Amino acid sequence: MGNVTITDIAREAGVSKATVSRVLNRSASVDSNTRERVEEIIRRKKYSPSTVARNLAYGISSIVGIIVPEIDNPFFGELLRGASSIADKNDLTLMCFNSDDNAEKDYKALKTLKDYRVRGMLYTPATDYDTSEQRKTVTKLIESLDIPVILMDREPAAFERYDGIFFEDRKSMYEATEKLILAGHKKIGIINATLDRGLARIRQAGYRDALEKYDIPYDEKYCYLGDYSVAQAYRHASEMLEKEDRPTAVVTCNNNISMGFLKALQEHDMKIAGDIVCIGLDKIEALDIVGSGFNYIRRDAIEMGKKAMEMLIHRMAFPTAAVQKVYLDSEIVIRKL
Amino acid sequence: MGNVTITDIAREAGVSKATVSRVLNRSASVDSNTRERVEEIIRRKKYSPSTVARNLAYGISSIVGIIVPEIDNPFFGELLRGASSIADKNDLTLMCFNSDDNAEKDYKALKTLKDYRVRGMLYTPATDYDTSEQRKTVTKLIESLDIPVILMDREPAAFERYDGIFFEDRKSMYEATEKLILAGHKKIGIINATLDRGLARIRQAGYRDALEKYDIPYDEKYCYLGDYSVAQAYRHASEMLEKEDRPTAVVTCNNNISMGFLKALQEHDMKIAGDIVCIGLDKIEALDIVGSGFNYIRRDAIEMGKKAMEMLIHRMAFPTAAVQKVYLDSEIVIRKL
DNA sequence: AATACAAATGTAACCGGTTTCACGCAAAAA
DNA sequence: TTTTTGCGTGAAACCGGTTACATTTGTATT
Repeated sequence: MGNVTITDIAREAGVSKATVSRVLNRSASVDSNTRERVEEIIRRKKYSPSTVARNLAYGISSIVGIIVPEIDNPFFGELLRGASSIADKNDLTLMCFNSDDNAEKDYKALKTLKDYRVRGMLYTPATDYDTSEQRKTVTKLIESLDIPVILMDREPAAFERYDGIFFEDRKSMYEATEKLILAGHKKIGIINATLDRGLARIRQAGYRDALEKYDIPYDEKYCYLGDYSVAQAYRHASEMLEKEDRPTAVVTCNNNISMGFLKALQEHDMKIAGDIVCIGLDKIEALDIVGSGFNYIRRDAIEMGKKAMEMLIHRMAFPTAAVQKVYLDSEIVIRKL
Repeated sequence: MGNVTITDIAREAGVSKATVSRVLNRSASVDSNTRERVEEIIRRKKYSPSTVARNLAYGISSIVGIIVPEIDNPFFGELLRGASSIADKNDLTLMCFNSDDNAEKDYKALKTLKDYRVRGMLYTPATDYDTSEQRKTVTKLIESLDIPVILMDREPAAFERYDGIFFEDRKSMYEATEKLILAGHKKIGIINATLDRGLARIRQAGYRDALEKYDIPYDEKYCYLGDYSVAQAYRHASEMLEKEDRPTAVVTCNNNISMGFLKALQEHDMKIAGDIVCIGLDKIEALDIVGSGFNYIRRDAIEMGKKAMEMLIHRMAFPTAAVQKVYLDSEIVIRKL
């Protein structure tokens, strides 16, 4: 019983496709007898029109793409949830891609979305090509896109001309570091990604700002730069903890890094706050609920997802409006210093 | 510069649409001069064909739908990741929906997917209508779908005729409870969802199986049944902990429930394992990494996502093959008893 | 040189909808 | 009664592709 089409309905009702279409869309007047007859058949045959055909005819799509680098990271899970809730309310449908923070997949996703002629997209670019060759390819593809794009969370220089929504990471990192300084710490470490990534640079800058403000020298030996994985952070943290001259406090630059750090801490039989103080970027829900005393910068990813989708809807409505960059504030949650 | 179409290319190359199509698809022989000329124009204009139009012409879609009840729950995040990785490899594109475990949204998602004439779908039904009126509506819609559906994780009786992949929750709960019994516990509690939900029933049954096996009476006063939220589990756990005659061990039936329990524990100044022993269903990654000593039943959601997508691909290839139900084993991870 | 066959390409129909336009007909206005 | 108006409807074109079929052209066979 292949899918029922508008032609089937028309034939059965003894009218033209056009009339059925009119019934479907209430777009023009239809005699009430005809209308009822057609509606009855539609109901009986459980017909509803193909969105694909419809979009093709209309010339526009109701699909919105979303590309995130790590779909099973709760941060992006929440982002997705926020975006999806607003999409729902606006009859937009989400096409999801997980780039694994990998330029090639990123490119493939972009390409797929382009070829679907999606209405717009929410995009967190993969970081791993921040300075690479691949980047050019992606950039060129995006430029040729002619589709509204809203950047989320990451703000590569090459994408300046797009709307975007970001967190005030520099400020937050400044404040977090400042909190540590004001609590009396002089030797403050940081575990971050390497500085070829935009976000890592921004976060590092915030950290540095605070040190400068309080006349504490920036010391590379307290900086551990790698990637955003638990494993690497764990290695770095272990190394840090085993040093004679180790920091008395540390900031960790994303939730995976925080976890790597905490793991190392635990394996060295050390206690959070007791032996070394930490403020992490992004909450770790379980730890927070369980009352582990883990301090963190609280960034509201659901909010970001919602706002991003709203910005996209706005952009779709006003294609020529001025480029908009939104910066969301975060809150520093101190559980135990 | 609206989108370039095949007609534009054809006109510019001085050939017919058909020829351009042939170049695009290598579907028939084209003179090498013509081919090169066309290809050059395609490159120059950055043209690539509309997937929407293509699918309409082909009569099939390359979209696969996926509906999950809680997109920001890491369990479903991993499910999504697994599914998405297999989809990628097979040139399938994912349309994502978050039902919020709510029948109405569930219905809307199903409807949208139907209207997109998706190729197939992965589906974790919302639980909240397990016995309700809404259920009938959803069931009827699904029946009329005529699209391959693979159930994931939840197995409502009404959907028997679909392929599905599930965890051996009854067995796992049995084993977990058994572990507690063998460790000497007689008073074993359970925090679960109410038994009008299929999964809750299955889990409860596993718990009960173990008690029976070891001749321990099933006692309702040790059973706390509510929903799968942290908040409710927290209330239940608090109540439990404040009772004179409280269990010495407890099984918690999903990750939210585990967190609610752990929160209550912490607020009552009690220690996991020390004061009351617990085995939870599903890992809580942060706790595990941090070495909290939280015991759990490890269900591999990534694996489930992958397998589900593979089953869907299989089903799409062999529409008349026998219905397939796959049950995945889980592993019990004991950190501290 | 005539015939056969393959390669290259165009024409037109089709996928499942929407929409413009024109026409017939009935009711309202002149 | 004639003219105007407008409602209800169908035919046909269109959205952007694919493909069956027909036609033209060039090359190999006899």
